[in-house]
Amino acid sequence: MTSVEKKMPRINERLATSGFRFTPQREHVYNVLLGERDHPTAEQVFLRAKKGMPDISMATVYNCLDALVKCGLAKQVNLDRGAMRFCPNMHEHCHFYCESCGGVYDIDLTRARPEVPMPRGFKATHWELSVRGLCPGCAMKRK
Amino acid sequence: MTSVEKKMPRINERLATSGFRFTPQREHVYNVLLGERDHPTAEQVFLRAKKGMPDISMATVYNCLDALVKCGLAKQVNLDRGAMRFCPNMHEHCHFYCESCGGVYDIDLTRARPEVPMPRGFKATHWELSVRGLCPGCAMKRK
DNA sequence: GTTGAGATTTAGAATTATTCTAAGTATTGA
DNA sequence: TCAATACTTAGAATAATTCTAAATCTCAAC
Repeated sequence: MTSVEKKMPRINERLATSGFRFTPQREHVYNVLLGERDHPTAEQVFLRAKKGMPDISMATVYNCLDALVKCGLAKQVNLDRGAMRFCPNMHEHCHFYCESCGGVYDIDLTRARPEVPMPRGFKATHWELSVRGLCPGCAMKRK
Repeated sequence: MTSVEKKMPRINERLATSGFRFTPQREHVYNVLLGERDHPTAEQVFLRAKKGMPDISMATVYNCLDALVKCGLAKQVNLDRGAMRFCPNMHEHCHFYCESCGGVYDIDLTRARPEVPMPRGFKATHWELSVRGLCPGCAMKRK
């Protein structure tokens, strides 16, 4: 069993349980997401995906990302005005957006779950916390 | 002094301190925002603004909203994939997004400020919490 | 009050991000 | 094997926002 096959059952089954097929394109797009965890846009995923699969199309990248999000293997992240970004980290975490370089970083939420009392009648299903500021690199330069 | 003039010093000075001029269009767009606090998109603001100022253009609405955001009189809110929304509530609060009707509601953050320890080197300047789920109206219907 | 510099408004063009469409291809189950 | 359906592809269409250039306005200096 190769290293690729070892992790495949996860994506394979995940897709199947949401009614999606497991295709080479979806596998490839997922690997691209896992490969560089910098919260790329669909455009960036497309450019990276073309390296290993030159004939893949933009429409397919959107389709694959959509399938990955719907079956719980990736999250959509939108922090700035620009394009949607994608994140394969499904652990509980929040995002740090650097206002200087535009970079997005995962911040672990080990304990601190934001506890906000909801007004009467609201049924909250999930929370999303984002933090803005300067990343270590940019904070250093500003000093 | 009319009721309009009474609140004007605020927007007037706010614009000025950020280097913007106080114009009839900016005043009008601000009043549109204050008039219906449902987090409208630029498009919706445009449609509402045209009622009292038929010749205002979309470009001006974008310009006004941008000025209001930059001088601290409004916030940009982006929760769904669609267009940016605008919010004139500058008190500390978070947003509730109803996944059924798409409505956005302000939720007061009286005490609960999300406390998240930042990793070494990150300089956080501000936080943004959003909650998703069902608003009272939609939760009722689902029962 | 003129005048000139710079800000603002306007309509429309351009750009960007995303979704849709239609045709071809692949996969699945009967 | 065959039909139904899912998937991929290129390109068109749409939606949201930004840009451009010309006209207008405002302010301050003269």
